[in-house]
This record gives sequence, structure tokens and C-alpha cells, in this order.
Amino acid sequence: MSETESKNFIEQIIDKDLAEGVYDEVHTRFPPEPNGYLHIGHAKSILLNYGLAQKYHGKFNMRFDDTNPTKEKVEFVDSIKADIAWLGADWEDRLFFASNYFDQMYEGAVKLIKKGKAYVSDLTAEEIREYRGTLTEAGKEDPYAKRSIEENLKLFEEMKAGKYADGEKVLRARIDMASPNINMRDPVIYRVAHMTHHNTGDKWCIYPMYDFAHPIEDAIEGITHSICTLEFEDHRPLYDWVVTELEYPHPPKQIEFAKLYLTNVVTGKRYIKRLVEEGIVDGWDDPRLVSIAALRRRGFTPESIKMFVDLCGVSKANSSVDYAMLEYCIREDLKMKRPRAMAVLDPVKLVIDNYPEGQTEMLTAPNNLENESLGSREIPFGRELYIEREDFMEEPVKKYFRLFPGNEVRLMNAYFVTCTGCEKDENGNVTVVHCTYDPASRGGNSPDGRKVKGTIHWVPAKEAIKAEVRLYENIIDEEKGVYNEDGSLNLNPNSLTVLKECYIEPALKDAKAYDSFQFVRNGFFCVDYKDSKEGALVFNRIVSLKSSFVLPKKED
RNA sequence: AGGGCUAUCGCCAAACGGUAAGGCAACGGACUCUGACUCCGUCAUUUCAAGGUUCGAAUCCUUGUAGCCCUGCCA
Repeated sequence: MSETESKNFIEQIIDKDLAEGVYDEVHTRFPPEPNGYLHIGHAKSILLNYGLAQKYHGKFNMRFDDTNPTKEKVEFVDSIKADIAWLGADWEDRLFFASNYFDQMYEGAVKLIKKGKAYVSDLTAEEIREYRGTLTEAGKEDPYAKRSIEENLKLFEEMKAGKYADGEKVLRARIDMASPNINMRDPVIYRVAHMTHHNTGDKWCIYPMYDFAHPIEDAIEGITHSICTLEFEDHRPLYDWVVTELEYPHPPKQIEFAKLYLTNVVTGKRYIKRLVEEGIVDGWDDPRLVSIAALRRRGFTPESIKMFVDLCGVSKANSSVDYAMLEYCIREDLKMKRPRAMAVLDPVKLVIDNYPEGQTEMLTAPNNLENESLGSREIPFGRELYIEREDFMEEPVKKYFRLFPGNEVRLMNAYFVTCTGCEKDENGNVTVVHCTYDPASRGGNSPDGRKVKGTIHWVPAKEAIKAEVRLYENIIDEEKGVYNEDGSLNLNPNSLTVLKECYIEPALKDAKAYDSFQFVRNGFFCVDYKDSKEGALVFNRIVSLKSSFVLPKKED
């Protein structure tokens, strides 16, 4: 690691721990509950934990925090594993399930009971809430708190044996009912739930709570730095209490950082769930969402997401990162490594009047001028082409140097052409643009050395392939959020998907799912595997080029 | 007197008592077979506010202010 690079606060803590000998290695983990799909926010946590392990030559564990069978499903463990693997976080042979530690957790609970640090309570959920007190009032002692160790042991054993119904009894840690930190007011650490667990089946009918289970999971795996998000700060005293009471020799340390939020984007699971259920998006991987699956389908690369996460940094201040930063990352990643091709999104015909009728020639075009290893391709060229409607103006504005009557431009990788006029329909819309070409400028340069100001892209009218491109805007109105207070949907009208027909180069007909291209002037696009219908390619726009790339609107 | 955390450019974010890095965005200009890219330049006399300590404060102290989190047998 570079000395000049400033370190984030977590790295500083680690440096200190290592220097002081608190730990002699770094061992991190990513512990999702398999109850949904991962999104860009999780990517930050994954890459942060994995990155730290790499940087300090330590280890990174993958662990499913599956202690609540009512919410978890195997389909989610599969999608989560796939997403993390795609991101490139390698857990090697360390894939764990919290549920595999249920025996040790049970033993831990017994140990607490024996130490007089836990007791079985018969209070109902509602009574527990009442006894807990409020934010400003202390709680009251649980009437069952005085049970003897022997009785607690017997009762807890019976809970495990299935003698009690859901909610009938819980195990509570004995800490401090008057603590200003509500998490310390004798938290419930085990509950009864007669339910089939996705991993342990029907073996258990009691399940540990997060606050009790998580520190044990970390301790068992030898985690040193247990990194989580800010909302768990209040839980840290309880985390420490558990590892202390259970007397783990090298207890892990919990460190909290601020979640990643993106402006104009929904990350809340319950919102996304609703959008999916109401059919507003076509699934958890709808390209307008920011789930890992959606970003992948949209055309983001793991490298771009890594770059983004690195650029965002790590801190404890709640913040919302501008979407432009994400776009910058994918642009940056793709521009050198993907082919640049031509696609005409809003076509108008261009006829080269002095080009022999019926003639077709093949022209060679480099796939990426800045990356020779990407090779080149052949493009058929003929008398009739399609060009972008905005590349012609009958009456040009200032600083417009594309096609207008009398002006000469370059057809990319082809010839110089000079505009001679246009045809219009009865409504005044341009239907055909006419020009003449200079045969000597084949390949895109004139032997006499004359220059042109503009270069425009094109596709051959006859050989071009029809395809569809989908253009998106961010789905959420910046100010108001996804749903209004009355529950009605509040979508930015621009968020509607625009699926339009366009023409692409013949060479792209074999494009495969996830293949991405930079379409000259139109941005970066990715082939959508999901909506590709028979014979019709669908491209999702990953990101458009910078806005300054479009026609100048300066009017003096 | 509930507790915890956070406040540095439009957005992220460094700076750890020695005189406000960097990136994104934006804006100029050069270059260009993509008006992209690249390049060069501009962009916080000031760090939520007000006091105080100090030769010196974003950093320490005091008092405020604002935002986020906590009253699941969720994680």
C-alpha cells in the first residue's frame, strides 16, 4: 500500500490494533441475511471487507446470518453468492452459515444461565415492551428475573425440547433494566419459533437473536474486525457484553461505518419489493434499479463498481453520493476496453448522389482507436446511409459544424461528404438529406490535406440491422421519494423506459448478452439478455456521454 | 438532563494544534476520424454557529444549532 495515500478511519483502527498487538492478523466477513437481493449499498460493504482482508493479507469470510427462519429462503442464498462472486470478492473455502453454530450458541446460552447472566421469562411480547420502559423512562425488573439457575436451566432445556409454543417463553440476558441504552435492558437472546429452517430443517425450535448470535459467529470464525453499519452503534455494548461474558480469548471488535446512499435512487427493500409487485419494474433485476443483478444487466462491470466504492470512501457521516459518480466510473472503465461502434438512434436517410448506384464497398474501421488490441471490423458502405437526425440542420446555429447545406463533414472511417440539400414532407420534416462525396477521401482523410470540422456516424441503409435501445432516466423524483404520503406512486415522468427502434452496424449482429459497446455519440450500451427477442437485439443504455457532447444551444 | 453518532466546496472526502489534499459535477481554453477522450486552467482567506484557550485552531474547551439512529420475541 502506498504511503502517500490517506487511510480511512477503519484502516487507522486496524493499523493501531496491529501496532499494539491487539490482533496479529486481519480477518473480516460479509454476513448478509438471505432475505432479499443485494444492491449497490451491499457492494460497498462486501468490497470494503474483502478489500481490507486483501490489503492486510488477511482473510475474508462469507457468512449467511440465517438466525431467523421466518424470513429466509434458499433462493436468496444462491443469488447472494452469485452476486458476490461476480463482484470478485473471493471467500475461498470459507463459506459459513450462522445456523451451523446453533449448538455452540445454545451452549453459550447455557453458560450465561449458569453464570446467572440469563433467565427464562414468561412475559408476552407486549409485556416485555411495557417492562422495557421508554426512551426517557427506565425499565422495570422482569417478574421472572428471580428464577433460580436450576429452574432456568430446566426451562431453557424444555424450550429447546419443544415444550412451549411460539412466544410462550424467551431467554433474556440479565444486564441492566435502567440502562439509558435500551438494547441493554435485559435483551431477549433466544425465542421459540416452531418453523422449518432452510438449513437446519426441524432440528431447532428455538433460535438466537441477532445481538446474541452475531458476536458468537464472529468469535467462532476468528473475525478480528466486525464491520457493520451505523445503526448498530447502539448495539456495540451488547456485542462486547456477549463476547466478554462468554469469555472468548481474542474477542472481535465491532466497527461501524455509514451506509452508501445514491441520490435519486431507491435502495429500500420494501420500496423495491412494492415496485416489483406492482409491476412497475420488471423484476429485482430491472435495469433501472441498483441491485447488483440490475447493474449487471444494465452493463456495469465489477471493476466499475469497485472503482465507485473506492471513490466514495468510508466515513461515519451519512451521505448520499451523486449518481454522476457511478456513471463516471463505468465510462472510465469501459472506454478503453470495449469496442466503439456506430448506431443511429434517430435515423434520417442520407443519399450520396454522386456515388454509383448499386455499388457497395467494404471499409475498415478500428474498433477502438485508443486500444489497438481490440482490432478492426469491416463495414459495408453504399449510396444510401442512415445518419442521426440531429447531425443535419437546414439552417445551422452558431458553432454547428455537422451537416448543413454547403458544409463538408467526414463520415466516420469513410469519406468526406458535402451537403447539397434535403427533401421534406408536407409537414416540413426532413426525410432525405443529399450530399456528394469526394472519392479521394476514402478512409476518412483527403490527400490534399484539407480538414473538416465535423465527423458524423452512419450505418449503411441496406445492410444495417434493426435493433431496439432502451433509454432510462433515474426512476425517482429527487425531491419527493418513491411514494407520496398517501401511498400513491411518485415517479419522475422521465423515468419511463423509452424503447426505440434504431439501426446498428451489421457487425453487431452476433453480440451476446452483457456485451457492451460504446455507440459513437450515443453513449455506452449493453446487450440485454432478458428482453432480447428472436432476431431483435435489445440494448440497455448504461450511461450516455457527457451532456456537453450534444448540440450547442447557444443563441446570440 | 434519555442514550448514541455526525456536521469541511453543488456531491463524496482528506487534514489527527502549524496555517484547508484529492475525486465527481460545473465552467473556460487547447487538441481531436466520436463536440467524447486527453490536456491545460478556474472552482472553500475558510471548515454548522457563537464564545474561549494558544504565537498559531477544521483540529482543544464551553455553550448552542441541525441531521441520522435506538422503545422487534427483525437483522
